[in-house]
Formats: sequence, C-alpha cells, structure tokens
Amino acid sequence: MLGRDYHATLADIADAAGVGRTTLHRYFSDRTGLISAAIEDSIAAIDESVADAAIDQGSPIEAMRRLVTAMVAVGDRLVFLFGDPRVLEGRGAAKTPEPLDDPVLTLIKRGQAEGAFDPDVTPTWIQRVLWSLVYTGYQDAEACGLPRHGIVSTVIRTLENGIHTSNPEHRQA
Amino acid sequence: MLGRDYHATLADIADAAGVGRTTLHRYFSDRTGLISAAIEDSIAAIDESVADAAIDQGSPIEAMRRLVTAMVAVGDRLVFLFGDPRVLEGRGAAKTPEPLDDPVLTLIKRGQAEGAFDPDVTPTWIQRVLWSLVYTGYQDAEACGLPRHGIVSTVIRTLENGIHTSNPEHRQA
DNA sequence: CATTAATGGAACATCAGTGTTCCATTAGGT
DNA sequence: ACCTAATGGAACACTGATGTTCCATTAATG
Repeated sequence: MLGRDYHATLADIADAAGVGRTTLHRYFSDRTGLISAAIEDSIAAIDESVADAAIDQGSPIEAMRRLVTAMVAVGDRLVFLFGDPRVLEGRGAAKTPEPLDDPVLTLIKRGQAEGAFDPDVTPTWIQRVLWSLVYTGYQDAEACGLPRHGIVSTVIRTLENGIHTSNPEHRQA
Repeated sequence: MLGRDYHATLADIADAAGVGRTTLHRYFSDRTGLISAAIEDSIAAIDESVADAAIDQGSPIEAMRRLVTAMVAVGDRLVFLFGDPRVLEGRGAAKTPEPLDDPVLTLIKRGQAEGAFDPDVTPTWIQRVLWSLVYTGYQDAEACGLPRHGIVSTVIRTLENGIHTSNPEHRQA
C-alpha cells in the first residue's frame, strides 16, 4: 500500500488492511512508527530473497539472473523502499539499509573481473541499471497484469544485451 | 522544484523561486493551476527538445542516440512529469501528454523493422527501458554533479549493449 | 455461560497546508 | 519627483490528516 502511494492516508491504509484506524494506532504509535516497521519488514524480506539467490555462487551471469528473479519477486518492497527517495531520507547514516547493496556490488565486480560484465562502466552504474530495469519490469507487470516469469525473462534479456539485436558491430563512437 | 518533490509546499516553492507566497497565488489561482502550468511548460520543453533531435531521420541507432541526448537535456522535466505517477493521473484521457510518445514509438518500430533493435520485445518495453535508463542517468548526474555528455555516453552504451561485454555467445536459455 | 481482551466507531483537539484579504513597501514608467 | 502597478508580509478562515480518548460491540478464553 505504502509502495503504491507513500502519502496514503492512515485511514486508507487501515481500510486497505481491513481494520479500523483506531486499531492501526494501537499497533503503531504514530505514522513514522508504521513507516519504520514497514521499512524494517521490507529490508528483511529483500535481504532474505537476495540471500536465497546465493549470488556469490556459480557464474556471474547465472548469479545475476537469479538475482533479477529474486528482486522481481520482492518488487513491491523495492518499489516502497526506493521508489520515493523520501522514504529512506531521514535514516541516512543511522540505519543504513544496504546490507543488500554490498553483495550485489561484490557480484558486479566479480563479473567484471571475470570478463562477463562491461568493465568500462562503474559497478555502481551497473547496480543502478539493474535496479532500474527490475523496477520498470515490475511496474509493467503490475500495470498490465503480466505473469512474473515473462517479465523476469525480458528484464534479463534487456539487462544483458540492451535493445540492440545481438550483432557486435554496433559500438559507441 | 516540483520535480524533486511533487508534494513541496507552496511556501517552499515560492521561497525557492525567490518570491512571496502571495505573489505565487497572484500568478496561479491555486495549486492545481500551478501544477497544470508546470506540466504544460514541461511538455512543451520536452516536445521541442525531442523535435530538435529529428528522430525520423538517419539510421535508427543514430536517431536513438540523439533522442537520448535530447531527453537527458530535459531530464528535470521528465523527472517531474513521469517521476511521480500521480502528476499525470488526473489528466488521463483529457489532455494526453503523449505527442512525444508517438514519434518515439515510431522510431522504435522503425529500428526493429530495419533490424537494428531487438524485435523479440515489444516497442513499449523498449520505450520504457529508454525512459528508465535516461531517468537513472539523469539522477546519477544530478546526485554526483557529473557532466552531461559523460552520462549520455554511458546511457547510450548500456541501452545499446546492456551490461555484458560485447561478445554474442551469452544468450538467454 | 461468564470473563477478558481486542476491535472499531464517534467525537475531539491539534497541526500543517491552502486560499483569501488587507496593507505597507518597493520597483518601474512618465 | 510622481504616479502606478507589483510585491510580499501579516492575519484570517477553511480543510484534511493526525493522534487521542471514550465506549459499545465482538471474538476468544476459561
């Protein structure tokens, strides 16, 4: 719910959850409390999903494919956490939610070192592209009601090869 | 300003513009009036920039590169218009702001027909990837203060070839 | 069945953002 | 220098979201 609209009213949230607004306040002291709880929960869910992908094992390309699958699976949490930059704004250095960034960057660097990923761009850029395509794919699936595995395939395909047909003569000037 | 935060206070906006809140109300009847004006302005600016790119001419690949350059140049407007889906929500069928979608889709279809772009994904998907990478690149440039031409190159590179090194044996299973 | 805890509706004060009015000040044009 | 229009500050009412209290109702437990 908060992923779809970070500024959703507490009444709307309670409504969507099928409980009364009073009950919501009984479980979460105030709005920030609820947001914090949602953030914790999302980070935990994403962390678990990424951990399950075991991206430190196998070839970088296969690991990246598993990672994309894992990320799409928790797309709603990703949209919530990173869709609106204001969600994580207040917690800059305090509770860095990036135990998930680290293994991903490690994978990217490993892939670059092994010659699988483009070594001429920064690992951070690849990470952002990854996130960006997963986000786009997830949104697409949500909007059109497409099945997840199709989206995962498309995201992986584009992530790996871009939008060109796969002949190698087109290179940047 | 509205691009960075769609829910910015009118006082903040007036402040950022260096005028008083009263003056703001004198020029724009109400908040929706200001938003509408900003939307109109952004659409016009994007439209002009995209028109200048002349994406109906030249090879699809070159045209796409010019399009990316043009889009990054008006990145702030794009972030405002499409960053928060609620901006364009109220104006669904009324004032379709997609005179810019059409030429882009035309270019994509032309590129697919001429064998330049991946024919196995939908034009809409390519369009969303394009937008997504431009958005990501622009945000990156804003955050790190990078020069625009560098970002443009990186976006084009990733858009065309993905994150793989450019050998064609890695294909989806 | 009786007791207890949880629920959710209603009502309330509070606060922030908005839109308006009024007026003193200032910038621009003659 | 003078007149006019634009500006922006202060104050106000209004609205919607929030957080709180109180109480009737319901579900769960013995």
